[in-house]
Amino acid sequence: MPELPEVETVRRDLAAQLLNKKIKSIEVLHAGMIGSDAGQFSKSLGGASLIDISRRGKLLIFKASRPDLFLLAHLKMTGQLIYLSKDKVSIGGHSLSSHSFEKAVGGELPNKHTRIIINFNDSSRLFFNDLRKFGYMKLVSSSELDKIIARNYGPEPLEKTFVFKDFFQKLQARRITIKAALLDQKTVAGLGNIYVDEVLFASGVRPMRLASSVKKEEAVKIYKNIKKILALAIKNRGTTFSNYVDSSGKRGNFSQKLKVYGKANKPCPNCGLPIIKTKVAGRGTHYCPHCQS
DNA sequence: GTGTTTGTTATCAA
DNA sequence: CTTGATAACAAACA
Repeated sequence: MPELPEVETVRRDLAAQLLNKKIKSIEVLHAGMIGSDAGQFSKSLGGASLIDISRRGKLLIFKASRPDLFLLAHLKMTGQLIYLSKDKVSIGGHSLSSHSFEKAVGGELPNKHTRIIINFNDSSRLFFNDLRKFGYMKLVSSSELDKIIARNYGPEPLEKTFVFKDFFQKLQARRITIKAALLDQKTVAGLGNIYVDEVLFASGVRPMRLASSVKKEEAVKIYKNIKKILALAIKNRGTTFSNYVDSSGKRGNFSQKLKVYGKANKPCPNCGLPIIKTKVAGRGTHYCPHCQS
């Protein structure tokens, strides 16, 4: 499940690799993954290059070298963006440099989950794989992009726009669980199921508590832990739980640092009591009955 | 065949 | 009008 740290890792890696490379061709293997007609999509991007990559929450934003053209990419639950430069393309499937990649992805690309391929002039390729086809790529203008961001996204947790006072006010105004409030991208952008559970554990707050019942001191802890845990997860190149891999096909290291997510019935790292797994906001939810109140 | 996995949106109810 | 709860989406696995 790519959340902010995973998407940010992909963004940084891709920015270091493919910026300003001319797009030779585009292969749309599954038309449902793009908003527009495949021919139009290819025509709009073909011959252009991607000159900047930014991110809003879990949304990747590629700026194209054409006036007023942006390529949006959302990985949703099982999307992968994998970039192979020409020296990493394995010939016959046995080149040394592709070994770790193949181990992580499970074979050569494209595979049966490859939905879109962007071919660059220097023979490098960007593969958009998505087992469950929830993800998408979409071409938009800057005004469309602004609208999408304004409608769907609250502040970026690692930027100055994430202000405690506003955050606390939002929590107080909501009569939903604190978990649901943190999953809402308008409260703060980029948290998903894994990091919400981790943040609430670190903050000592039970996920099923009403958001409006969270005291100021608790909200301070949640606010600080959002920043701390996301930053640490980025440092560790994200969490691989199901099938997330970075743009080189490698797994994230933060998986080893998870304290409650996926730890049902395992001892709490603080007190040793078994971690409880239940359902909150329609999602699998993990917490310690002793350390979180 | 059943239940589970989750990011986001559509849909419905209050 | 707003707010919130839930189903739906799609594919794979236990």
